[in-house]
Amino acid sequence: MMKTPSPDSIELAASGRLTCAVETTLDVIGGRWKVLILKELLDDVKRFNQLHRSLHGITQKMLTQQLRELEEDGIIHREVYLQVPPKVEYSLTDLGKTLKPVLEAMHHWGIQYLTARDLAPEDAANSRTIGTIEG
Amino acid sequence: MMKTPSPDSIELAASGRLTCAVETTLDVIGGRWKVLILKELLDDVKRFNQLHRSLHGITQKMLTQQLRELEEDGIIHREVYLQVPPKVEYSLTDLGKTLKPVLEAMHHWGIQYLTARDLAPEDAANSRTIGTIEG
DNA sequence: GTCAATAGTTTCTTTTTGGATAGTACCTTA
DNA sequence: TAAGGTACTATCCAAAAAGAAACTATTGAC
Repeated sequence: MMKTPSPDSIELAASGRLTCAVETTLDVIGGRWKVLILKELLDDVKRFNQLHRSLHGITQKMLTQQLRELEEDGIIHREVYLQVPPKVEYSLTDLGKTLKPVLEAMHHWGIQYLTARDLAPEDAANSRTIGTIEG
Repeated sequence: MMKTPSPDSIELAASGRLTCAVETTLDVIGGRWKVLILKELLDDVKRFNQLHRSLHGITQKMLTQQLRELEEDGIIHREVYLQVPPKVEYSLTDLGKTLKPVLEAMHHWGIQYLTARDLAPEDAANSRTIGTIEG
């Protein structure tokens, strides 16, 4: 397994050697829901149903599943309050907070991309899956 | 559809308003193969079979499919040489090159993450899907 | 006794994705 | 004449992911 993560080993990665840590990141935050969940938690702690209401279209099963995976990966913290009705709070861990620059970079590029595509309407018209984004 | 991408609208995104451009990015570079293809093309132009040989385990169908999607999204350029045997070269477009900071951020975080997890071996042991990364 | 609220779990079905395999087209080399 | 290289395309099938809907547990309020 990979070790020796020298500070700016991106050059090595670019040269084709070194395993691809980018995939690791994609593994952790990839998929349809995780970045949206992370976005919700960037500012503050949220409860299960708060998240459920914010993320339009997600099922309880999916939400639970994605939250569990993020928890397993050490990105979020799950705080259970033993009371009735139940109360569970989700928040970012310190590790989770380190994702902010990544999300920012992705957000920035996304905007750049949409802008670039908007300048070329004939291409933007038949772009594939942008429909899933919606405002 | 979203317009008015004010320069650092990440704060707005963090506040929960504004559509999520992060998803757009994930839409374009997400999935199992795209970042690996992009990594291959970061340095130089590559031919179909070069890519096929570099990306262990990918089928021709998948490679073709992913390349077409990246092309549709304006990330890569496909240059066909009318000669026999056929020759097709793939390279990053200018837009594609702007992905570099994103890939770097993701690469950097991936390393950070792996390091953090390695410091906690009991967690690293049962991490879910890191197996797909391999060197 | 039953309703509501919260945070899930379970089951079943559908959709998406991925892979194996074979075929196409063209020319060159043996 | 047959094989080989290149860059695909087409078809079928299996597996994985996602979604819909119903069910569970708990307890205080009515």
